[in-house]
Amino acid sequence: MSAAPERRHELLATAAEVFAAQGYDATTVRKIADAAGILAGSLYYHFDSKESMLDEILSGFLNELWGRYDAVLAAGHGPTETIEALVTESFREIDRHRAAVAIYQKESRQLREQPRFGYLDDSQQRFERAWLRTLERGVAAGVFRADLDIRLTYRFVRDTVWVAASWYRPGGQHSPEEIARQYLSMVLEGVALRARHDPVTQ
Amino acid sequence: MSAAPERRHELLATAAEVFAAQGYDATTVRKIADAAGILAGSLYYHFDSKESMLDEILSGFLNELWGRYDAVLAAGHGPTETIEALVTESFREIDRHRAAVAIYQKESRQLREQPRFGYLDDSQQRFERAWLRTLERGVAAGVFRADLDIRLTYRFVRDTVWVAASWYRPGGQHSPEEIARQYLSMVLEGVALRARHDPVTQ
Amino acid sequence: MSAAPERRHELLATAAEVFAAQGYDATTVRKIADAAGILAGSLYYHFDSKESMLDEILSGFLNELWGRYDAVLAAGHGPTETIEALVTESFREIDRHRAAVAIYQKESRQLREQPRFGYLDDSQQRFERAWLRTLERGVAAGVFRADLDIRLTYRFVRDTVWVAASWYRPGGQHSPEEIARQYLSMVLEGVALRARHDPVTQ
Amino acid sequence: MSAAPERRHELLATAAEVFAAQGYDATTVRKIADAAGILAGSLYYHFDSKESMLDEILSGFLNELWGRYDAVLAAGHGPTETIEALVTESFREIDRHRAAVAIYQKESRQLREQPRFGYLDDSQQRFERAWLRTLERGVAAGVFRADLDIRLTYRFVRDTVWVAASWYRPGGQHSPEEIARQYLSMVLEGVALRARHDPVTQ
DNA sequence: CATGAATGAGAGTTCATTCAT
DNA sequence: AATGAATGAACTCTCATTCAT
Repeated sequence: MSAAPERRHELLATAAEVFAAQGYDATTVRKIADAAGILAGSLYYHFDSKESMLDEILSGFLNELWGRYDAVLAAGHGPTETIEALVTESFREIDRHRAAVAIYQKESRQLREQPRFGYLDDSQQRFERAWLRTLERGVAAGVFRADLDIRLTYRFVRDTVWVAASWYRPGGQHSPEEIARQYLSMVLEGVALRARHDPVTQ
Repeated sequence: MSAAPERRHELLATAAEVFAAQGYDATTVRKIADAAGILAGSLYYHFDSKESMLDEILSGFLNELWGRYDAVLAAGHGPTETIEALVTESFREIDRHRAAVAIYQKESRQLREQPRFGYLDDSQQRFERAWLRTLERGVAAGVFRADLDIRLTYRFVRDTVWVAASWYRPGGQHSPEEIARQYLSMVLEGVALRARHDPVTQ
Repeated sequence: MSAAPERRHELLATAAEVFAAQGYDATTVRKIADAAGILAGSLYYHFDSKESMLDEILSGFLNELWGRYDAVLAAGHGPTETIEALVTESFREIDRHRAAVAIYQKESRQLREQPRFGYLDDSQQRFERAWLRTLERGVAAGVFRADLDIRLTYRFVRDTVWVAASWYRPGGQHSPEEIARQYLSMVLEGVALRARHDPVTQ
Repeated sequence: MSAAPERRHELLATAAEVFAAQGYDATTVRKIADAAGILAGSLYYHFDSKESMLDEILSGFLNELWGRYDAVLAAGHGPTETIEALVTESFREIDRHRAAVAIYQKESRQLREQPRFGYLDDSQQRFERAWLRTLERGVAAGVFRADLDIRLTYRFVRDTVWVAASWYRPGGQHSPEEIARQYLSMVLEGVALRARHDPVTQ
């Protein structure tokens, strides 16, 4: 039932690609098997079920992501640097595991309700706490605006980053770091020209 | 096949609610019928198929949306006002047809590929052209930043607005206009404090 | 439930047309209703069921047919004249009730097995007896060949006549009597030229 | 989708039997599966659809039939011998594939209208041309009567042969060759005793 | 007489999953 | 490791029929 871990990995990558392209429900195990060049039944030598493939893809992605996030959060940066680092790590993760991120984006709301995928909720809540705390620190430190509803701000930043997974294509003209830089610039400083606000400082 | 338009409307609203909550694929016609208090087969007196319900929901939403957008675009506003109006209309539409917007957000990428839903593509392209043109006018007029990749900016604003449909609940603490105002403020002016704009505090 | 007999008749004629064109199973009551310009449910004011329409069509046809056949059989003709009269009446019936005959041809084998349509079997057996007796009389009288299996001959003649309902179109270039004449000529005298049978002309 | 050809063959034979006995429309895939001793869904491992089973049955039958017909037509026989050979091959085919022939007889008129079954039309037309040409040759050669409408004659012979599939049971008291012989005798020489036509030759 | 809306049974089909080989 | 064949539950959809209006 387990077998060589490399084969699992290949099959999982294939499955993730198909899930991301067609949606989890619309993906039949036969499509995955076709893409892998084997028959549908043969997948069950490697995995318990279609759902367990999804599980492995998502938990693998979240484990890796939290490894990076935890490093950032433990580094003791100031709020702006923390946010910059979190956003940059997020875009890097999108670059590395685009399929998994796209699946997460699309399916997590439904999945969350099943006990098996309860960890999606946990992750979501840790994520929210980390962001809210960082934003609050930024407001307290006078580097973020105080006039905004902080939950709205959180959602704004969160969505803004992750939705990118739905259109991002690795190997495109912008590196993840470059995209992160521009996104951060928009998020932090806005799209409007600042010049007119303070011509003197320019 | 057509029948009294009121009943259709009720059933369509019910279907939209279920589609939005569970996803189109995961929604069985039985669930829709249960939610409407009739039997699954009875839906087929009113509609040709599950797909045609989806079609009617999405095209109805887009038609209404474009009615508003066209009015805004024809009004001859400057770029900032145009963007403010478009964003505000978008949040109003989310308020009025949350379910339809959520379905659109979640399913349109897959649907687009079917000929029947080709209008989703058309709409998407009109949308993109309208935004890009407005952003370019703003850059030319010196009210928007010129240092950003304009397509990135477009995606940023577009996603930022529509993803809200996934968490927005009508009748919540913020009116659509209030949410639009805060989103616009974040998008245009950024999340960072403009402290440096105030020469005194520097 | 009964109502004006003329309306029944119209509807029955419409139903027969559709049954003949599409087959009984493939005909939905909705198609019949469409052809009659009313809604499907409305047919049930006139008839108990789809099956009872079929029943009325077939029994009406057989009653009329047997009225003619009985007259022929009671007339005391010789075997050749009897066969000529039966075949001619058959083609006349095809001319008058083409749809009913076509339905009978196509559906009676299956229908026969249901108790409700047991009369199809009875009719079939009376038919067979009448034909076999006439053929036997002809053999005995020395006007029909004695070297043929009489049941094969019966089937040959029977099929030969009734299958015509599947291609016959009333108002075509041949009258039913003309078609009967030619069929009889083929059946009785054969397709081969008799010339060679006459040693003198050889 | 294709699988071991033997299993397909068995299942196809089973399906043909049921189609012939109950009619295509009245045959449910569950009935076929029951007859084959498997579950309905399992049929879809071997075939795409109920319709594709029908298709395979009919096209298989026509392919085989035309193999024989073409051999006959290419042999350069005279008209009488050609007709004798065609009729004999037809009865042999009825003997070999009774179910397929019965299905063809009953369903082809409706099926013909669907593009997928257009080959039924093609076959029908080739068949008609071959027969008409042979009959014309016979008339020209003075072996067939010239006083008959040749299309009527064609239909007469055609129907006469194929309808036999509806009552023929393989393994009965007459071999296909014997049935062919008697049919040919009736068709060519008629049912009436020739004696009276030419008393001198007796 | 006819409509409009619904019922409920059953149709063809799909699909995750199992298992002997 | 993989195949080939099957299972069984669920799905979308159809249709004869009912009935209040």
